[in-house]
Amino acid sequence: MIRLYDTATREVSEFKSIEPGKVSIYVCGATVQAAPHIGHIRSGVNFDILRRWLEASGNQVTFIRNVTDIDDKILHKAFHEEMPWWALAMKYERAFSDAYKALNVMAPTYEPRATGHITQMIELMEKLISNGAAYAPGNGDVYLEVRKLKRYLTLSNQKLDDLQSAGDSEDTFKRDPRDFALWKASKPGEPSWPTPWGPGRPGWHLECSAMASAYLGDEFDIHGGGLDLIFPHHENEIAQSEAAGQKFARRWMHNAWVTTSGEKMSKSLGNSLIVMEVLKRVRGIELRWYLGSAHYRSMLEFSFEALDESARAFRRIENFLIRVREIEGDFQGEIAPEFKAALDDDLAVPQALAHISEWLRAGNTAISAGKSAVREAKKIRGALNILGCDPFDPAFGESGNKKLDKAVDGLITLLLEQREAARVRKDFAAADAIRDRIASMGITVEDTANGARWSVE
RNA sequence: GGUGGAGUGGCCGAGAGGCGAGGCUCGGGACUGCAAAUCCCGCUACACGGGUUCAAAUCCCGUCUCCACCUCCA
Repeated sequence: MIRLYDTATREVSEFKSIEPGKVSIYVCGATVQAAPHIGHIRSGVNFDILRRWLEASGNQVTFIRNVTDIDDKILHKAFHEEMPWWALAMKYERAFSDAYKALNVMAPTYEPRATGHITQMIELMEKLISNGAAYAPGNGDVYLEVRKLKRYLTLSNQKLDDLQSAGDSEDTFKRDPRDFALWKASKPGEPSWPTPWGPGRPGWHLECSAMASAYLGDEFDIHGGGLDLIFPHHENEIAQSEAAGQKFARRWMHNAWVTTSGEKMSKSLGNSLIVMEVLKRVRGIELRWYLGSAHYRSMLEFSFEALDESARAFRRIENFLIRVREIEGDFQGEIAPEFKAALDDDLAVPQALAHISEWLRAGNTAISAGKSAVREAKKIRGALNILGCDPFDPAFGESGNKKLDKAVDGLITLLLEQREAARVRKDFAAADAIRDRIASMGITVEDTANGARWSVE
């Protein structure tokens, strides 16, 4: 039995999908207006682990992650970067795709773009206007009238009257300052689509309601996103979709942030925590291991020291799996009961990591004693597979240049043979000189019971 | 003002009444020609003040500090 937290009830509860054996998930993806930083990709990793676990538990998962490719910020940035808004959106959509791929985040079942679903948005607005939930004041905007809602702000547990007033000056067409825009009339020079209320473009929020119902229907199992989306984005999605007569999401899951010095990451930090920059320091699999290692609902306090430490810890595990494969040949992963118990409990990855440490120690001890470590290796590989960090996963494929790999292996083996010959004749100065030269190339040599082995740092 | 979250050893990071999660660092040891890798031992923490209880990091009352959201946010 899988138990998961639900933001709406603020409790962990048994997860039962609408249709047994099938799970439908909608995760709010990127607004493609800048390159992804590690906070964005943490969200991707967290929900990827959820998806992998649900699939490993026997479910067929339909996973939707949208791309919001039209909004105020995109238009703003496009102006400053001096390119068409659609070129800017594409540029950063690619940046996100590259980051997801580098971290082995599975491609969504469908990845709809907001601009591809204008028709569905217009239909949704027509429904909301005809049933009185929304209004078009005549200037080309369309607003949802929040005072008329049966239910509002239940996810963030706020009262409408307690909200600080937005204080924007363009309230003139709103019946209530807290009404939010479903659709915005386009200003001169802005992109627009024709509607019954005049040319305009989507407001933020509407696209997710339209796309969720287009791909998952009136009701689906899990809606996910970052904590900061709870209000207003998810509240407004609920408002729109429920006002249109849909049941919408059964369960809400939100990942916590990556913080630096205790504070939420912001763009003012500069470029240093852009995913592709961090990947100059550690490999994709190592960054993923780090971002996935804290519980998804806990803040992850980022530091380069912690990242390096985490990467070293991962290499230790990876090294164990490689050694077992060298000794015993290829093997498959398997899900250990302890790992299942941990993941079933609201994706308790930290507990799972504690088990991995135990298996690792037992496995290394077995190797030292000349016994088989394949039992431990299978459990570890099975766990890493769910965490998306299986070092043998082709997604993290090596150079791809097999000829070069073979040549390098041959050369180093030759050097190691010469070193071994020197050691046999007790010429340790010569042996160490060879090891030092190899080390200066970034290659570590280990002497094992089965002879020397080498690895690239 | 409203809503939500956090404070755990040198560091990271779980747990949510009952025998010290786990990792890293550091110190000691085993192994080794020396290393590396690996293993073993050690380092007894829960913001503060009260209270409940046989037993509190965990529950209750109070206090302090920090963070986030309140129409840009993963």
